[in-house]
Amino acid sequence: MANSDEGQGATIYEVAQRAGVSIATVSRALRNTGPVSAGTREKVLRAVEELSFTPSRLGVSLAQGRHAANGIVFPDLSGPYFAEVLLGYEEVASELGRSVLILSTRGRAAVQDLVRDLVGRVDGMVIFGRTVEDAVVDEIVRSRTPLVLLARAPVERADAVCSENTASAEALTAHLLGHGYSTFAMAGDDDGGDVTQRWTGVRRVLSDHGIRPPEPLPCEFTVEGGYEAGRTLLAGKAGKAGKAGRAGKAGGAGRAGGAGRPQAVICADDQVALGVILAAEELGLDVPGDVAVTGWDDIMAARHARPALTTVRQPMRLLGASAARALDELIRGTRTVPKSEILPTQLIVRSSCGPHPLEEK
Amino acid sequence: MANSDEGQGATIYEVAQRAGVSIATVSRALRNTGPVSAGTREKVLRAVEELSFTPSRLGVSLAQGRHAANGIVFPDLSGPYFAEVLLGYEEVASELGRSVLILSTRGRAAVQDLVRDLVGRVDGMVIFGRTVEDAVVDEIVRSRTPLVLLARAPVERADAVCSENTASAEALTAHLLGHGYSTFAMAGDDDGGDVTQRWTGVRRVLSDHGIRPPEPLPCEFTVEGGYEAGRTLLAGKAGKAGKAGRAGKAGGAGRAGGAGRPQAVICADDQVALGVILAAEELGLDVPGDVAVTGWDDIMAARHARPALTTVRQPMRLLGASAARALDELIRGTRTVPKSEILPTQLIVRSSCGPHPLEEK
DNA sequence: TTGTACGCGTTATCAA
DNA sequence: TTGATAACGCGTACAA
Repeated sequence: MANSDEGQGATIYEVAQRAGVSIATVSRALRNTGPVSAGTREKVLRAVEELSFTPSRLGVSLAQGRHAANGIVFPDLSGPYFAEVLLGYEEVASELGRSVLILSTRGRAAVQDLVRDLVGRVDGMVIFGRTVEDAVVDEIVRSRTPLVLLARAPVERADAVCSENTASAEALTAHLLGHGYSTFAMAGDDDGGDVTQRWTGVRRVLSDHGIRPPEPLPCEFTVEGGYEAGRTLLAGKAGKAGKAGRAGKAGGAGRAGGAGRPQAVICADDQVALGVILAAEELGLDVPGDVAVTGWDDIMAARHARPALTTVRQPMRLLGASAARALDELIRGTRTVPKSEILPTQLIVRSSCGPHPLEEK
Repeated sequence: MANSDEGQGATIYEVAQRAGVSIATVSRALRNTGPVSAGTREKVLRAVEELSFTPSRLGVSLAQGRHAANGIVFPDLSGPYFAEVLLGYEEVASELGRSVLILSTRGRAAVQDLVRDLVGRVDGMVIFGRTVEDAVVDEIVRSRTPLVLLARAPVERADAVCSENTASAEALTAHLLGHGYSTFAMAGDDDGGDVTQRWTGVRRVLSDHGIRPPEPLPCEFTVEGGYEAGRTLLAGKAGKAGKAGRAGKAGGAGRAGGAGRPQAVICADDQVALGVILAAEELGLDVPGDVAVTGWDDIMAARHARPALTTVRQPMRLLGASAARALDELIRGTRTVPKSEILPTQLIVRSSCGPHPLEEK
């Protein structure tokens, strides 16, 4: 009866009493932080066992002045991208002995307060993309909380981890030009982060080839969002809004594919691309025969889609893992100068961008 | 200069000193937990502002004896299912003023220790499916840590939340029988949880109609896993292993679709079903013309797949949200008797199971 | 209305 | 080798 009550809240004092020693000795015996005679250790361990004592995390943290926990704030988990990054992060953090606290900002009103609370619970933070305002980032930096920015423009005194965007966007665009396409659309609005960098690369290459870059069509970064965008971009008419209309008129060789329909749709990510392909099929268009489509990320569905998606592979797991490692260095003080890490990406050419002799390994 | 050093570690003592009051008054002023004169409050708030004081979470938690945090342990985040549940959980937990600590068990060796550590950091736990052994669950229950089992068989003195499986599996199977199919395959091994319940329903209905239920073909619950399973199940020959061979021979009217190829493949979840469809296409089989395929969960891709997937909709967000609410009741002591909640599911008939006059709303 | 003092559960310092 | 005791930062009876 008493037995079933044990095992929940034994303190170090009870252990000490039961073992007939002081709490200092118990602590030393458990943490190997000082000399303890064999016999005493034996007694202590027995008492620990009998009481099934586990040191209170709060007590340990308070005394050590550390949480042994990291936080991460991300926008959403819909789609494989954030989930993969989160998994990579949690895995490494766990290896390094740190728990992970999460905060999703999707549809949250008082993000600032939630982030502040989170900061108070951890030894270091990862902030994903543009989930919080610059002011909050500044606040965290000033609080001397180790901070890693993930896929977000670097700031002073914080680490940054992201994957390469602009150069691979240029390579992607050049590849499409190599297919002979001359009219383009971009699906997915600037986000001030990764996507903006991608569009920068696309725009640069198009401009260099005398093609006026189109305005990106805003859409949610989901399959459904891509589907909506696809319906708009690929409809028989030249889009519905003024913006699309003008783009069709002002763009490069705009008449090649019919009334303003682009020959290639460059999508902000794979999910959007999958949505665009669905829309194309529904409109009776062949991909890539009537319109080429490209994605970004190389999620698993990209390989299995029909047609298989030409995309840019992003090391999602590694992004999370790298952030966890960088944060660990910052927390332990192994490194004091901030670093900015850019992970390499890889152009993956499959069939959604058109016929070609190359084969994916 | 001194200014930039402030803002990180001010304690309640410094605030009290600056405001010329005692720490008790500071605490009262901040927490509205006792009478404080207007003037005094003013002084305190100013001092708080100047020092940008934030009460230490550790101090608060230690004094209050609560973490204001929940834990959740799940197997993986690949695929939308777990991610959606996690989002629903985090959202509600956050609304209820609790942080969320996560632990993924995928590929982890010392799960037990990680779970124990987690338990020490939270006021309550959610355990997803069969991520941890029964012994660990027992340990948590005995430690009097409020516990909610998610999609796992209930145990004494812990809550359980899951979605209805068996009845909807029966409905799904009956629907397939209505299409006239008589040879079946099941993709995805028993997991001792949800899937086992689904197979129970399938088996019951098949047996009731004089059809010997097939052995489920084990596979990973991913698109790739489903693809592998599909290649095995739909190959021209009657599978490769003895098991499949026997099933083809012993099953119902096994010759209808060729050398043992089933007329319908019932998949453990949507991802598996998508993989099976890919395999079918690659083998030149038409879905549902040559073989019907069904999934489970109704992830977003199920609606967008071609053919659109007949499946059973599971309220993923709600699963997480309900677990968070149940856990909250347990933690606050609002409810002391355990409850077992079964969320309703819904058969979603689309085109992957064959032609029919019904239309999805 | 305010202040004193204790408790929360550790770790770690310093004497013994 | 061991023990008494001071932090750690806060909440809150209880006394004033």
